[in-house]
Amino acid sequence: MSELDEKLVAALERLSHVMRTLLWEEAVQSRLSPIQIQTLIYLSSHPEELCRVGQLAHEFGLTPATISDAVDALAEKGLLVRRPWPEDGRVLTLCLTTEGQRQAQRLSRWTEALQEQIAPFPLAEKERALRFFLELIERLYRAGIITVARVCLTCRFFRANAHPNSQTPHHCALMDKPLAESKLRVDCPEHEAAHC
Amino acid sequence: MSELDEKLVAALERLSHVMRTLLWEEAVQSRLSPIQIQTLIYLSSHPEELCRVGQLAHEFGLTPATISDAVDALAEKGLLVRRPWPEDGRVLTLCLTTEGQRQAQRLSRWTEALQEQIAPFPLAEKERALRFFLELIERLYRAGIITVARVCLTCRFFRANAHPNSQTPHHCALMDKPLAESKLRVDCPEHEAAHC
DNA sequence: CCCATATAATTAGGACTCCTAATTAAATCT
DNA sequence: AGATTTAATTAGGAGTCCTAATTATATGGG
Repeated sequence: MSELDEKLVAALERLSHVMRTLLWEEAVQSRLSPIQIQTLIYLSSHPEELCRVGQLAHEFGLTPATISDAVDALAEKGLLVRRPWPEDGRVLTLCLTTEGQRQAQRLSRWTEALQEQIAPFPLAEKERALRFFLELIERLYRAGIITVARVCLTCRFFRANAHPNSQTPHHCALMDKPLAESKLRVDCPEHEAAHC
Repeated sequence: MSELDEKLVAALERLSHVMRTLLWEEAVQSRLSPIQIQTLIYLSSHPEELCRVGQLAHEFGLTPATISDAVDALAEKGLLVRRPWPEDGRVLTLCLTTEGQRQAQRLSRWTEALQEQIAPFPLAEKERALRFFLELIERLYRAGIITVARVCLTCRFFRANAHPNSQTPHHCALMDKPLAESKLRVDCPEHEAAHC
């Protein structure tokens, strides 16, 4: 437990606070709650079978009750509809309406201010930082602190360093394509957990 | 606005979520609210003149009303007292009681699980990551997205690269001491903003 | 086939978060 | 001295997030 580790944690705390603030500002502007915003964005970027109250709760680390509330609010605003799922009568999938998709599109830019400050860093530094983040997320996942990873490093289709000494050293067995360090995913929709 | 930037933001979002979760877990265990926990920790690590409702609000990006509520709760639990400030009759400083200090000590470990996962990284990688974080915080501060920085890079006492090619290239004019890259601070109590 | 159990989602009720607006009191400006 | 600014609190309201209870569907064993 070095001083350096403490500083890294403190820095992450700061950045975490920045994100909360940005999300809150977006919430005020758009007259949606933070959780409603995140729900819309999630729904617009995941396949229908993953768009369910229970799944959202699992992803966000909240209870189904909390998500159900937010979904209610979004349904009342006409941004999504609940649709029965043929394969299981207990399940309702959450589908964005056209207006919901339009909003989600706009909302997905809530991190823009942060992204603008990240953009000017040199490419090599950003790649190293991303690698650090991905490895950290992997560790947190394996330690059980995160329940959903969806990063390449924990995916059963991932082959680390399959093409050594190349610009694209890694490989995704699902897409059957070599991957550059900077192409490693943070939230892959096709991710399937390696059962290790 | 590259894909890489988006991934970095997404990764930060993930990590931000981890912090919220850890804080929430600590809150449940300790029967204090997240904001109460952060208040206690802040009070235990800052000088009395910075321990005021308005200052806390500024640091945390909340309204004084919100902080006042949390302070009320902490005062009722006997963890702090409000003390009149001789130099300004409107001001009340917030002082931890003995029990408050004891609790703050314990609570300051709420990030331990994250720190444990950071610890095993190679030193050089951690130093690079810290540098990246500090520069990002600096940029966010200069862009007005963060209102309080307290990192060396934005301090009027900081002399970047004053001792080139040394193990301790930077210099703090307040302590009058050379600083290694890994000694750069994230939340220095003596920090004074450079007026640039 | 049917009953017990498990799972998906919702509802109800409560503590806490966080805001805006209004109030009280002290400091500062003119 | 009177007007304005600043520090803090209070009151009231929308939203977060929980636990516990409820409804409905799926699944597995006798």
